Amino acid sequence: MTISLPDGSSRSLEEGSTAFDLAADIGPGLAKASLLARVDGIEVDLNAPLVDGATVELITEQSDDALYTIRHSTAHVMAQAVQELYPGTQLAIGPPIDDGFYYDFELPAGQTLSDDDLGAIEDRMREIVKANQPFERHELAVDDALAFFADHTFKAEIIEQVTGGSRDAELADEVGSADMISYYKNSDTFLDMCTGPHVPSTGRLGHFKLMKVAGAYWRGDTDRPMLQRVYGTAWTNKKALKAHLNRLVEAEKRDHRRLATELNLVSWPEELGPGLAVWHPKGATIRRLMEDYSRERHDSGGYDFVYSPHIAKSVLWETSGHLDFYADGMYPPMEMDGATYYPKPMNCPFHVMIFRGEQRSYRDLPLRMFELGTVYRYELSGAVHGLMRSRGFTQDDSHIFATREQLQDELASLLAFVLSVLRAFGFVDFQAKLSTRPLEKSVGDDDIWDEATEGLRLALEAANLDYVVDEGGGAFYGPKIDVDIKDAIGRAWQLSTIQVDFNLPERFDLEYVSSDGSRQRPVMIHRALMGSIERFFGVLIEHYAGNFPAWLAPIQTRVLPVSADHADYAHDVVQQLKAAGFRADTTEPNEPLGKRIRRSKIEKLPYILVVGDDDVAGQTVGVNKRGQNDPERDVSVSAFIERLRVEVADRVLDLPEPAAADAE
RNA sequence: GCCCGAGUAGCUCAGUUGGCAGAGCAGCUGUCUUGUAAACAGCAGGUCAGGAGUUCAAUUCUCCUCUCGGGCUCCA
Repeated sequence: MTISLPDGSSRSLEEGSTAFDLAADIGPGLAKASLLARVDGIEVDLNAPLVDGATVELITEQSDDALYTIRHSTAHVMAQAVQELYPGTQLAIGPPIDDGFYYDFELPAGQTLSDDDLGAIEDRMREIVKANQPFERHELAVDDALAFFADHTFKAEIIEQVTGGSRDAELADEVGSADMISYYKNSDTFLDMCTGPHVPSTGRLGHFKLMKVAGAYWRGDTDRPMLQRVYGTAWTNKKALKAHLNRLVEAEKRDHRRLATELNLVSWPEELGPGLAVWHPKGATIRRLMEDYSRERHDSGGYDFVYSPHIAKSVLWETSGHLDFYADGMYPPMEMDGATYYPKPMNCPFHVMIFRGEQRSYRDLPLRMFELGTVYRYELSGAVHGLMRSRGFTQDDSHIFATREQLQDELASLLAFVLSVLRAFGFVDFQAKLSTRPLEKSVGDDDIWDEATEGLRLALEAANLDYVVDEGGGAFYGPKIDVDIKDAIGRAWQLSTIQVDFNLPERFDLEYVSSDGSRQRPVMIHRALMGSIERFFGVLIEHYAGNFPAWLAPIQTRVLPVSADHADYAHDVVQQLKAAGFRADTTEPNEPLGKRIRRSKIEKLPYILVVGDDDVAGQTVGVNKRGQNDPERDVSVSAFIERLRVEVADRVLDLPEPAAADAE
């Protein structure tokens, strides 16, 4: 039979040959290095028989394409180790994920795992790897499979679900085709239902580490059993594993909760309750600068600034539909003066009230309202996380009311505006998601959904943004774009969202008078840019690793006199800096200079200026820029002020190099 | 909310097989007057998260509550 290769060449092989035979035919080195094959675009085991005419690509152990399979196979090895150490363990699912893999187990007699157990599991895994057990694929008809897996409660449920028509992607990954059930066996005692493919044998694995134990509900359903989930990471080689572990260490160092404490920005007094923070002067300064910048941009961007109260009567939330659809996320009601009030979980109904407050003409549209609106949401207590997820947070919220004709242009300029503001904070790497009309019930006719969705798509194209389409992922009231940013160490954060809404204008019966005198219904667009000021601040801390650029730094420069003789001059320089509009301070020279330098460096100040005899004589300063070890001496005060002025005006970033990811 | 883990000085952390609670940094007071990442001495700082139980004795063991962390779910 004849097999084609990706480079266009072809090879003749004997009938019944496998991808491994093909690799061996090409060369022994390739045969040794190959882990799996992609046959006509589908990944299969190396020992799967090939058919005549197929195009076969061999995937070797150093290829990133092998990662998914390596992780999947490693998950099997972990399951085997856990079953051997805890006989009677039921296996649920064990997929590969972004950085590694996990497997969900139900241990016998309600046993649970803790991190202390990971070492023993990992040791057992290494023994299995050392034993180099082959992964053997077997297939069964559905009925046979049901009988075969009758004692495997979770596996049997999966078989029933995938053969009962209720397939979804995750389940399909786990068992694949619904007419045949496959399983893999790699010893007399271990097998697991799985579509594969897998690496040829356990000996091909090894660059892994078990990370943590967690609880996870079966099928993510809080009403189903709580399983023990073990997370691990696995890579193609030792260096990649080490690089990943280094990234985690780097991320730990950047943790905004740690830096917020060290830099005295924000704290979470226990007395306030979960997810509630107070902002200290330095954190508040940064926040004010962020907000001021946002206001400036919205002002020049054609937005009208509005304010709204923190609570409103229940009728507002009944009309908006929040009490029907969002009650779980709302704070409990307050009874006052015979009425029921709720803290606001969103700002939109207030902005709708402002729109409805007067008769609107098409000449008023698009009408863009902007508010830094603080909302309260009853997040699960286990879900709050520093500034990233809190129970009270401030949205940089905007609602745009537009005519249907204006919708597409407005969406394009909105997205451009959002990206422009994000870029000012130093984010350059974006990933967008376009969510389209859900299959279930939704409001609005087909035409308007198509127009809005197309408008969002065109906006993404015009912005030249990478995006994925989440078919059916939109809200019932309209399609949306979510924008993820990637921070300095490659983590993704969802920040901005642009959502078209056909529902609220309907519910509140909004209208404007059109040029022909008829009454028309406007379209509403919800837009959050930073999303939540608190979360954005948290992301910035981690993105900058605490090194806020000069335009945001709470103290931009500190002037240190070498000795008491220079204290007056230091004060003089501080006054000059302040007069030029900068945030500067000085310290009394009652400690050695080295110590004062050290303290200031720990505070991650952008500039430390040292002044001594030479500087007093020459009206100069010694400039120590953050991240640089050698001071620049004899810089004139005016030159430094000009330099800082430019750096602030241009919002120069000054990001430190993340610790080299693959450092040995 | 649920599963697992944790809570010791303002911060970072030791420690107690149940027997007077420890360090470094930060703070305060002195001395030192300093040219680039930690001067010296002293002082002060704690209901060992809170409550209950076991015990001659609990920071340590048990239970409950609160808070935090890792997840699940949801989302900004």
